[in-house]
Amino acid sequence: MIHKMNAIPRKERERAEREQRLLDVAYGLIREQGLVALQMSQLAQAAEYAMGTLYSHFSSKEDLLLALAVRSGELRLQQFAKAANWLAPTRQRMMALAMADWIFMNGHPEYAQIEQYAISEVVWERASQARRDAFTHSREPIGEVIWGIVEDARRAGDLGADSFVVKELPFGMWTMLIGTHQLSHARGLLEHFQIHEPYHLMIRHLCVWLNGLGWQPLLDPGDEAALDQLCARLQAEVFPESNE
Amino acid sequence: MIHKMNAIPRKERERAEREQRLLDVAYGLIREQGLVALQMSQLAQAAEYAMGTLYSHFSSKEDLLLALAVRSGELRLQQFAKAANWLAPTRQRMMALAMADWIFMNGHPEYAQIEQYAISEVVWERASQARRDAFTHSREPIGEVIWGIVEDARRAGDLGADSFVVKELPFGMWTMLIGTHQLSHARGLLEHFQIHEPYHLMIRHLCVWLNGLGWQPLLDPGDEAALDQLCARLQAEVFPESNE
DNA sequence: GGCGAAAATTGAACCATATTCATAAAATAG
DNA sequence: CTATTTTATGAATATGGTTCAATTTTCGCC
Repeated sequence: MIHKMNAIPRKERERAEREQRLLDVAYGLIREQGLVALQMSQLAQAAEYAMGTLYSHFSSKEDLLLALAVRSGELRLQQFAKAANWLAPTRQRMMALAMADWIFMNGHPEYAQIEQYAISEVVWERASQARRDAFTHSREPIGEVIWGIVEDARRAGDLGADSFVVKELPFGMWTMLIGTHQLSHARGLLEHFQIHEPYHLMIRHLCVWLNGLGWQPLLDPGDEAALDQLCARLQAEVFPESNE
Repeated sequence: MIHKMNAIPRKERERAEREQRLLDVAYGLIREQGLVALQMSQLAQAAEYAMGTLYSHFSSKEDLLLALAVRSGELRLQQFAKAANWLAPTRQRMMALAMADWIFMNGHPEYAQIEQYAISEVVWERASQARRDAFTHSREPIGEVIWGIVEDARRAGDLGADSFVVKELPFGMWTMLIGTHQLSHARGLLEHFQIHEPYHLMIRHLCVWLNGLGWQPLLDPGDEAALDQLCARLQAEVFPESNE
């Protein structure tokens, strides 16, 4: 007879596991039929739970979507950490972050879509406060990873210490990534403006931004060959499992 | 008896006017009660038309939202044009564009929200093809305005001609603006990361990006006093009617 | 000015789906 | 083993977008 030394958390743990299972199933449905087609009743059926059980986990459909966005962030963190922990000059690690984003979103376009939708005001405000907090919280480690690179860069002398406080610096990159995701989702829009490879272009603009920060070694964003080569090397070294 | 030389377009014109009126009313409702609370039946009642009439203009609620986003773009164009036509060095005109965006979104936060929501895949794909085309089309003049500045800058020697083709160059700025809007809408998120004035910070990062492009005259993004002064001057000269 | 066909308008009915909650089942404590 | 609390169920409800048969208006024609 096992002592019930952690009897209280067991229930909790099982509940958390079930929540993850529900999210798995939800993600599967979205992957198969698209975000637009996701229905709570269908999810309940697919997961073999009753509606009420679903709603004991998620206060609303929007709450569930934000929960998926939290998970998206957690998964992405793994890729980001690879980039950050890579033994390479700080600037290349920054580039690797952008590549990580690109690769992750390439492999899981549904997550990109969910994340973007989830932080639209309509969804954000309909989710529970707890879930919003969880989302915000889930972004913290991503912040840590990036702030760490910035600090390394300053220590190494790759980056001057004057222009931005550490937490304000990644904002420029963040907006570029988010903006690129969003624009990519409006089918046909970018194509009309002769932009056919938004992520590739984003990488080049990120280069411009890094140059603007004076982040050494500077790189010519017009030299596409060199950039492509760097990207290819990055991908091979840091994300060997992804084969674009 | 007036000749019916333009008898055919009259109907069409009246119909277009009614559509604009409907959008006016819809915008008013959103302004009063928020985007989340917008209901088609309420809109019909407020505009004093029947549901069917509404649906003869808009194929769905999403179609209507995208129509509002089109209008948002048209309104913003006016501000953008002011910035572009301003007699000032090209780099300052670029800054003025960003200021225009900021000021417009400050004065009409609902439009910012609608635009962002409208190009999320969920809304975009539920709108009619015609409306999506209208949206894409409505962005064309904004493109023209910006491309014009880029060309001026190259002619004036403020900007090298090597790194980007004209249509790819504004992408970096576009993603920053869009990304800033989106992040701003997730109430509490940026604050948690110690970012309290996203638009102000965006301006600074835009400065970094412009520096990275080598767009003369370079400006130190760390010199907030100088930047604030420039912004204030811009606002006074280009957008005198806005009093922040 | 009146007539019939075509076009436009109406709004109550319809329908899809998110959410709830009275009931039943299961777990736990005594 | 029984009583009590907790958890799960899914049919019923509520909400709000969409449709379409019936009605009204417009328009060309004599």
